Amino acid sequence: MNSVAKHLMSHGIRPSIQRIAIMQYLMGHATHPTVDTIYKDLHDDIPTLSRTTVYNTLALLEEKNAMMSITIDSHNVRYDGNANPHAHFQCRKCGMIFDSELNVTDLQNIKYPKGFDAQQVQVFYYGTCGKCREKEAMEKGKQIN
Amino acid sequence: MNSVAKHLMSHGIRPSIQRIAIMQYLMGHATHPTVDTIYKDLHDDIPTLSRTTVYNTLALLEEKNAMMSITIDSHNVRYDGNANPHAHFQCRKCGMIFDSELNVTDLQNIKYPKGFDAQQVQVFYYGTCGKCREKEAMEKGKQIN
DNA sequence: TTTCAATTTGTAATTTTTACAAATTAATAA
DNA sequence: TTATTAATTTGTAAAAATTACAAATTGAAA
Repeated sequence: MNSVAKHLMSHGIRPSIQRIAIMQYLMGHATHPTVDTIYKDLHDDIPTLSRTTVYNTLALLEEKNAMMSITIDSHNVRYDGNANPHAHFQCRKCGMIFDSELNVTDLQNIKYPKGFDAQQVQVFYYGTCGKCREKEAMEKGKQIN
Repeated sequence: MNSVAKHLMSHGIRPSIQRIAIMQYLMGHATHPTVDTIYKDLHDDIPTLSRTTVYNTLALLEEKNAMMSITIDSHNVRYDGNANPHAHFQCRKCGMIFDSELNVTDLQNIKYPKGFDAQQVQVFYYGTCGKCREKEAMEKGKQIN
């Protein structure tokens, strides 16, 4: 049995063709794809694949902690094959999302609301990425005023 | 001039009736309302208010840093009259969002992607709130098995 | 096999958000 | 003030994302 199927089974998920394909896609693409991207890319290989199956499967994978979803902007939910906690950086210019390690002890000073039992934490940074800043600098350089 | 109008002007926003109403709503409701909630509540007082105006105004307020938006779940963008950085806790059972202080130094150990210039940070915790946990405990108590 | 349960599919509906042009309101200058 | 221009608001319609649901298919168990 392939490693993706094993990963699914270890999370209590029966490894159907579609589920393997979607999980494999997430593990091989650390690009935080949207539902639409996943659907369109996989549809080439599995022409009978349905959008609903992609939605259902992603919901299942997340519920079983085989991956995680991030809603870093208002336009689309993104999916991340890595279910371990890590911070996300999004560039406001190009929209790209970068990963970064997150040491949970970094967050230990935050005060919890009374009685709240936290199961997951997400840290999102918004700003401008290196490439876009370089581009900006270039543009500025060209301007003579 | 009322304090809400002053707040808008201090952020470079001309204080129209609609803008004051929306900003005032956010300042008076720390409930992280959605666009729809804001629209429906204000529509009672300003029957001519348009949904588009709510969207446009919220975008403007955010751009000018008079408040901030949070996309803590995939269903709706939420709005927060407090533009200062603070952590958000969402209960997965009831959906409610709680605020908590966020000391930015708590996050200083996180490694940035090379060249990334961060302008904003969001910290989201997901879990179960005190009330929902109490409810759960009650339900369990009732079960005899 | 046969039966039953799980999974997938496709369509349609719902919800959220954006686009855009017309109407209204406010600001500026003659 | 009045005319002109700019800013803002409105409403409709379109686009995009998500969910609901029933039928069809596939897989597992008896």
